Amino acid sequence: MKWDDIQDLPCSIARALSIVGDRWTLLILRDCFLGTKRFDQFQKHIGVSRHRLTERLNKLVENEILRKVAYQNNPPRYEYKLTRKGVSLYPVLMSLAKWGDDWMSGEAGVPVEYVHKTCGHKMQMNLCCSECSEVIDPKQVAPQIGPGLRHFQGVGK
Amino acid sequence: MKWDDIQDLPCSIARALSIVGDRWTLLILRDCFLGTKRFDQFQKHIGVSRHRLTERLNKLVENEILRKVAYQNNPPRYEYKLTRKGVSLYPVLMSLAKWGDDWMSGEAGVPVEYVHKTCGHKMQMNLCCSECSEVIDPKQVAPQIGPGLRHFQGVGK
DNA sequence: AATAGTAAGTTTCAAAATGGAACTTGTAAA
DNA sequence: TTTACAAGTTCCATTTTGAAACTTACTATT
Repeated sequence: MKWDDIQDLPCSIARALSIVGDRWTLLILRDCFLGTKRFDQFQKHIGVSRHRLTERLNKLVENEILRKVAYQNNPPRYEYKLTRKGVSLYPVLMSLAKWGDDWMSGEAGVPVEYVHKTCGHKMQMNLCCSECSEVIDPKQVAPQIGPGLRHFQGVGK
Repeated sequence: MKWDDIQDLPCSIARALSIVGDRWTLLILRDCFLGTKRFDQFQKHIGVSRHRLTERLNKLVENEILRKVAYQNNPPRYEYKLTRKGVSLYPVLMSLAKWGDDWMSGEAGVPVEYVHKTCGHKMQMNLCCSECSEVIDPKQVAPQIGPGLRHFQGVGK
């Protein structure tokens, strides 16, 4: 299977990965959440080649995860800013960060800590149930076929 | 920068991506959470080439995300099972799934729904504060330099 | 006026990663 | 004896990537 085909699978994880599932895109988005907006800044922070960066930024703009906004006209220069769709990737980034914190920090400790302004505490990110607010244990979640998959099965054969 | 170099960055997201940030690994792990354990099953479900699958599974075993367990001796055959480190990638997968559900499902609806056995409701996964349990708004989180990054800065120069 | 600097790319090309198909090994079933 | 199954391995053409140099349009410095 070619990479471009996975966006057509009836799986939300595959669909998400078809946009953000490459070597650099999530690092670009990390930088966005830390406030980076300009081409050269991304390039310095991330170390991705300019060619690749151009391509990834364009793909993110095409998919409405970033918006390209002019900040001057002569010569024309643009900033890349997260859209609402882009901001909603925050849990993906923070889940990766927490896993890295938990399993790959070594003796030096975590690189970055987080303070929740709302409550004032140093915090970690937990995955919780939208209905009962409890922290999720994977064994306590039962996946079941949804409307999108039923529809696909009907189309497939 | 080469891909193999990003695991050395003082960033938990980069470190996590150095293991799971390629085209196929997160799809393999999705299958693990849905109960897949055997080579050929992964291959059929995911459509990755056998060569690639071998390599990715080995990498996951090396990094103690999967464990290779013999289920018969003649001929020797193995199953791949999630370790505790592997299970703790659940929030990453589910965050991706929720984003895909929210932004890429189209008219047919979500492919998979989830029921929280604990409370019995059809649920969604939210990111919550470990201290006050509120659902996280990205703007209400302040990242700050942690011990790992201070240590790295000291080492760097 | 000439030179250097800044920002955001584009071009080029060798090196690395990938996909697909065929092949291998050891065993059991028809 | 042939076929099937499971878990790979081998081979090779195609695709993707990284690195460095080049481009364009301006601004600031000497």
